[in-house]
Amino acid sequence: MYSLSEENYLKAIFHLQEESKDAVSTNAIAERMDTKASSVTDMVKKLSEKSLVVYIKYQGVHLTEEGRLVAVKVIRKHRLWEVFLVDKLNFSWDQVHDIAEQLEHIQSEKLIDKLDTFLGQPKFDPHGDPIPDKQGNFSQTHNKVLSDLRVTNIGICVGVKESEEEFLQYLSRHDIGIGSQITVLNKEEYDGSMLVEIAGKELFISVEIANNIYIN
Amino acid sequence: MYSLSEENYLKAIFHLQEESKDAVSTNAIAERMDTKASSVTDMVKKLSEKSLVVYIKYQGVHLTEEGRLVAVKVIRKHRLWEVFLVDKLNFSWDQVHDIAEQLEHIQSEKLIDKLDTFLGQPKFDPHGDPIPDKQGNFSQTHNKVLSDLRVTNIGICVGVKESEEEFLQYLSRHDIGIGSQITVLNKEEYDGSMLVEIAGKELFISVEIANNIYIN
DNA sequence: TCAAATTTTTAGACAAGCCTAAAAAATAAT
DNA sequence: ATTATTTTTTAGGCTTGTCTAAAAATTTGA
Repeated sequence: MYSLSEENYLKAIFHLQEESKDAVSTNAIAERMDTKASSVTDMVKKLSEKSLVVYIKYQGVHLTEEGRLVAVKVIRKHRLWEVFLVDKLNFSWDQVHDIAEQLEHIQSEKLIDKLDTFLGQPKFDPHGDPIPDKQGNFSQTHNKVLSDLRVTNIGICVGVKESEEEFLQYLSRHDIGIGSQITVLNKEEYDGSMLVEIAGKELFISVEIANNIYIN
Repeated sequence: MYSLSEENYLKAIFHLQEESKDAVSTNAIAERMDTKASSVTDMVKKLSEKSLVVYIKYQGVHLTEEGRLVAVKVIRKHRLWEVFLVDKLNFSWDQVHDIAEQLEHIQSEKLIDKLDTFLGQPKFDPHGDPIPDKQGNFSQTHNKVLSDLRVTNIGICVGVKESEEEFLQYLSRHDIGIGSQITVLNKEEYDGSMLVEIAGKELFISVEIANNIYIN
């Protein structure tokens, strides 16, 4: 149906669109995909001809309904495969991204349906990101992050905003995972850094980190 | 490591080599891969430069030790994924080939190790083909086919030589699968066709079919 | 054995996807 | 408002893997 490259561009545009609201710039795509701006221009024209994005010269792009659907389907596949890797094959959550990045391009509706059933129709991936349904709808999205908590508040980690390997390994090292209970013992209002208790141990956390941990 | 195309060529050459023993011809590869002979010549030169095949102009190719290993690794992945699709996702054996054809190119040693463990280190895929181990060794290979049986002999289906979808569907329709008990009721020595009993039902089978069913 | 048929290779072209370098447009700064 | 800077696009080129058409080598067969 669509090439590996096309799918990757659509996915990148989808994610950038989520962050920024308005049209996505050529440079932003290039940076995210670790490619050159000129390559992005080429591809964006191609996607535009296929009615997957709306592109106006010098003004960036946004996905069409069709383009959004393609992107969301890839994301659905990615996240289902991540669940498989962690739940069934016992990978840790910081090891699965690169493999899922490959698996997400396997073409077969039936495969994904059956995988979904096999996994028990999960609603979130191992990083806490929501898994869209077949129609491309996201059930819900996280909004509260650790840095929103006040002193003495208690939260449960339900996901992470950032999925970079280093960050995930940092969390693993300090026994932070989905379901972890986090108590705010102290908070420095000046820089937002906080002292928290996790799994019986105290830990000092910077705002950068606290901003990337979703809690309920 | 190696491109999708390279892997497919190596796999094709491996299979052709199994059938024919001596050097594999350009045309044979082209036919098997549904491509043109000129494309094969190009690729074969490339593989030769990478020391994956030995290529002598106008005389065909054969795999080097390294090339064989690459091919066998792809085959191992293909067959393990087929087991996953049938055993875990409940695909029928005639539906898995095209999907496994994609999955076999996923790059990750660790993934295959873990998949192998998850599946219980199977030795045969759903078609009865042997799954090579990590080192590239095949445990054993089938040798007796249904057409070798005499009247009143009883055999157990342990695999199929041909994995074409149509053939597999024919087998499914007549309740022939791995483990099926087959009794030869009558055999026409002239053309090798036979009347057999399978799952309590009588069935007339041509030599072409009987040649493609491995039994023990 | 030598012409005919077949197989294989070469030569040149093309699409996808990427790149560099330079030009054009948009944005920021004085 | 008009430079200066940044962003984006264009132009042209490269690699991979494919193709067609023609040339060369091999095999077949009379």
